[in-house]
Amino acid sequence: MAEPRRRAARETTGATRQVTMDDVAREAGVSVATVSNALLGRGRMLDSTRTRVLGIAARMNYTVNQNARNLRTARAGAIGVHLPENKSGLAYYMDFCFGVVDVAEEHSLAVTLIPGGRPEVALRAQVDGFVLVDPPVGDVVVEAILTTGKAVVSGDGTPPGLPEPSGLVASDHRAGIRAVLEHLTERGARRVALISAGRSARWSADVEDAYLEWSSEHDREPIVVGGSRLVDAATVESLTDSLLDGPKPDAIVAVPMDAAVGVVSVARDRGLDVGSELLVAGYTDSPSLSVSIPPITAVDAAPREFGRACARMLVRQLADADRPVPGEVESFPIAFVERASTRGARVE
Amino acid sequence: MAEPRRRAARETTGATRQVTMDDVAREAGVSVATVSNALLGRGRMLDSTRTRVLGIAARMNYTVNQNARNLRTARAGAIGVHLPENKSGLAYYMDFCFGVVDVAEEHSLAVTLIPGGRPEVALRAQVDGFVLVDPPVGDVVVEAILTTGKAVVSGDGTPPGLPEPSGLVASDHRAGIRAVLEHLTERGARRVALISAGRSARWSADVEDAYLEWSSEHDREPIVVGGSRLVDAATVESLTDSLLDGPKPDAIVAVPMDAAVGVVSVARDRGLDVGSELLVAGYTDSPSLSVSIPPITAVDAAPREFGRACARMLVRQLADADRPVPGEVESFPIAFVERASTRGARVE
DNA sequence: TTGTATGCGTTATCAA
DNA sequence: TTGATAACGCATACAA
Repeated sequence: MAEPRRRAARETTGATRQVTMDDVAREAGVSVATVSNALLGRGRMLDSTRTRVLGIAARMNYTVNQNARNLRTARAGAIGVHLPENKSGLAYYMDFCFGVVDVAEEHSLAVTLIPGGRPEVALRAQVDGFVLVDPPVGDVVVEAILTTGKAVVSGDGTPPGLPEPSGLVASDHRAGIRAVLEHLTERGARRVALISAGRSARWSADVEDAYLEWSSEHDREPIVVGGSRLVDAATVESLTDSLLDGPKPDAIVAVPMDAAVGVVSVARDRGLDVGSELLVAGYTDSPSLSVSIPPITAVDAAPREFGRACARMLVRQLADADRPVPGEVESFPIAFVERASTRGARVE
Repeated sequence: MAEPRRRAARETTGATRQVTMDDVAREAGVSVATVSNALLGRGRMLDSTRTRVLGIAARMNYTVNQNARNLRTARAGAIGVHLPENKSGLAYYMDFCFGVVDVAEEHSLAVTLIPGGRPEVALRAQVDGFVLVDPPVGDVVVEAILTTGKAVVSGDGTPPGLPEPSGLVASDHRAGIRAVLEHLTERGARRVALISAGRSARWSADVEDAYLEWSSEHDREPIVVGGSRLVDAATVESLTDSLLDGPKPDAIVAVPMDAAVGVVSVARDRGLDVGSELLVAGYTDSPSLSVSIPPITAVDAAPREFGRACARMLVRQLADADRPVPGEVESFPIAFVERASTRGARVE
């Protein structure tokens, strides 16, 4: 009764109706339950039945209706990703995001971008869990996300004073900056200055701390200027000037995104040969560092792989149902891209 | 019978059950149908009933279960966004993406990122329509998307030889480059060279064409070098050298993303004062242009607003059901950011 | 080993 | 003006 009516209704629209389990079941001469079980690899059934059903489903171009499946299994079928508003880091975060998409896709999960500014959007988002990256102090959306009670995996530490995330994937920024410092030393640098990105994000605080530790370990006088994650040209210029006007460092590590580009400009302007007279390294790699002249050495935070790692942890937690999640922590290694700006060949 | 069982099952898990229409209906003493109608603003009912139901729903923190709604209304409840793989444009595309998210959110639509490389993912994506941006020639995923038969709005033109998208929002790049050229002329430039991004994307071909037109209109000899959207430092360097070694231009417009940074480096290296002796402009704005020294003038393509415009058109098309969509076209204006690299004060 | 039947939360079609 | 009730496509407990 209902059958012909439905058919008729569909026929009128031009859209080709999606193939459903019913269709597959009818074609295969089995019940929907069997189709479902075959597809999910559940239940016991003749191997011949299973392969036959699978074959027919594939041939008919069947795809599961995620909305129906999610409704039935009481899941949202999506994970939310929240990125910092920080304009100058967008390329990095975009890559991160696609890393999340990579593994979400493998698990038939959609990725929903959670915009900044309106916490209520995050609270109502129909997602099974969240992935954060570089959650900034004072971000209201981050706070909302952490109070939902849903699973949250954070790429790098969350601000203090908020509920802990259920998972943490921490880039080893301390190791990253140390690698840069070792490299510079090896290339002849004796006085390495740091243009810091401040302490407002966990990672940049870590970088600063590790720099200070390293300096004292190696009996070097630390030289730190700056302290903001976002810098404009004028700021970079004056910071660099202040460094080069004082007792001149022979290497500068510029942590704020793309700041190293400005440092190089100023140095060259002063007639310094960047790469030999003055070594310059950025921290987080970005396309403009490789396009600068000379190309600038930087740490490669491997954002896409980082996103993958975060998403993998979240997916694992979601699968592990309501097992008491114990603030899982995982460390993520970061690599190093050597370019001409630290080629060295410096002689004292 | 089923009722107590469900309750019991839920109680055992710690998760607080989502409030459903049933709950609201029970609380309000009406039927689910009435709740649904009240929420959707449909059907005729006493205003008093409607406001009462709405109030109760709000108080109970009711949110519609999108999966159930989508299942019932036979929609996917999401729109897919596909971005070019082009690494160096990521910041721009990210912004674009958030523009799409902005308007999707207003319409309770999720945004699904469609990764590159695997067309089958695009074909099976459960989305009601797609938004593309700068679709590159030869992108297999773009091709797949355009052949799904679903609504597709493209931000800037799609490659020839493929099905036309149902909608097109076109940035007026011809006007953009002309604005740059007028500006440079006004600041004293007489010989303006172009480092082109080639013809592989519609927009960059438009830019090149408009430059040539403008040159002939103003009786200027066109000077065009380059032709690739992605450039590394060495390429930029050699292109700039070739320009500055010949009959010297007094202004250079560098179209590939961030290439202007390299141009400035080379010019300064040669002792040229960028901003007076040589004017330099980028095309698409990016953070590294504003951080360069001197900061570089560029066209501001307003990516977020651009994304909004595309998404708005798509949402409109989706609402207009199966009305014959007539390859809608809309023009999108682009703005202009003047910075020190073209300050001028040049005297012949 | 397979099929039947039920419900997930909504919307839509009736009837009241 | 409102209320029962039947789908939507799928997963699953239970019967066969």
